[in-house]
Amino acid sequence: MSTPVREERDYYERIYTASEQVPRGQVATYGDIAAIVGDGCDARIVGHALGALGARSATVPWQRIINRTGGISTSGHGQRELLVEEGVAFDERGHVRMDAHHWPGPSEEWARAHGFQSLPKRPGSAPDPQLRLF
DNA sequence: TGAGTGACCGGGG
DNA sequence: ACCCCGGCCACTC
Repeated sequence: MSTPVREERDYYERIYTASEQVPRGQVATYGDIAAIVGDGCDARIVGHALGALGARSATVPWQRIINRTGGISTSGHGQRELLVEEGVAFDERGHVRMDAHHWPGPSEEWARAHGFQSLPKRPGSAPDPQLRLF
């Protein structure tokens, strides 16, 4: 019998590919990335994968992956500054304004074409049909 | 072996 | 929003 056991490392490349889809100025949670990767991936594996980026941190926008509360889980890497630099707003408590910056996930088309999952719709935050720019 | 820890999450109160 | 708890997986005493 074959062993269906999957090592954490087996998820890494897909985690990096999924993370690369998060646009500048938006953020995703560790759980979001895990759900997009699917196939048993979980949020902690995503954290481990990003922690193991090394030189690839230059091409994977790891700073856009944060925890579910909108908080920064890293320290000493300037993650917050990088996000501020790309226009992400924080509240007084130091959390990202998720209602304004939470990435809705990849398009159905992209996900299907590349073997990833798309995220379920979040009823709470509508894609701002009533957000007026002035 | 078992407890603790980590770039975590969801549910319930 | 908070805290608590269980689940998650790999690693380290």
